[in-house]
Amino acid sequence: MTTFRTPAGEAEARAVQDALRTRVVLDEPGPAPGTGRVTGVDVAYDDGRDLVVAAAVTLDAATLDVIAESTATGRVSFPYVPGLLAFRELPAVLAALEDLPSDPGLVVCDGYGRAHPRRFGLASHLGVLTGLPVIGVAKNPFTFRYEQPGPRRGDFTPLLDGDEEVGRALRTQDGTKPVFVSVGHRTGLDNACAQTLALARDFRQPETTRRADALCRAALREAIG
DNA sequence: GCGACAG
DNA sequence: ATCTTGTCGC
Repeated sequence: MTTFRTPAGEAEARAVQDALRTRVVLDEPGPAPGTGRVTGVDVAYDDGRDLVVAAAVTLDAATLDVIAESTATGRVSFPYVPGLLAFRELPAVLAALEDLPSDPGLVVCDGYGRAHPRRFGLASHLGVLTGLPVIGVAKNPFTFRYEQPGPRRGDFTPLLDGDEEVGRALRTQDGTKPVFVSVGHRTGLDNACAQTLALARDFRQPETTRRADALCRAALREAIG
């Protein structure tokens, strides 16, 4: 069981990120695409009712069939602040992950890992706390710069913070907007992109994210009525 | 100081 | 993230 302490404020949250970033492991390639299990996590909110619901959905990486799923409901404990998303999402996400009956395998989350002002986005934070291999697949480029990748599935360009490649803009389907892939923990960038392509076989977003998104939304509606 | 800014 | 109808396209 992983414990999580919510920081008292933004300054403390940034200090936590600076302290934990030294524990990120970047020299492992990560699991091969199409093998083992892969788990998507996502969160839905109702700020008015102070409600947060996280979902974790585990798929067979070869078939993309659902193997297991879980949800966790909680209270909103941190506001949305760009750069501090992890503190808002992690408590519920950790609870959902811990409720899974089997090993999650590779974890895919909405948002960034290394592509972060302090190189410690949600995917990196989740990886350090759980020890699991994690990648981040975001729908927006945040503050980073990139050139438009080619039009075909698989085309990509570097996502840049200055002249440092912190992730990639990756086209997962012909003629759709790219997604933004970055390494979280215990995974390489080439492999993170290969994993993303394997999971985004039929749609722009990885199947893991689509399943987790649908599940946490349904669970939130259920919790409201 | 102002704007931009993963979800 | 979330508030939200119809509508264009495969």
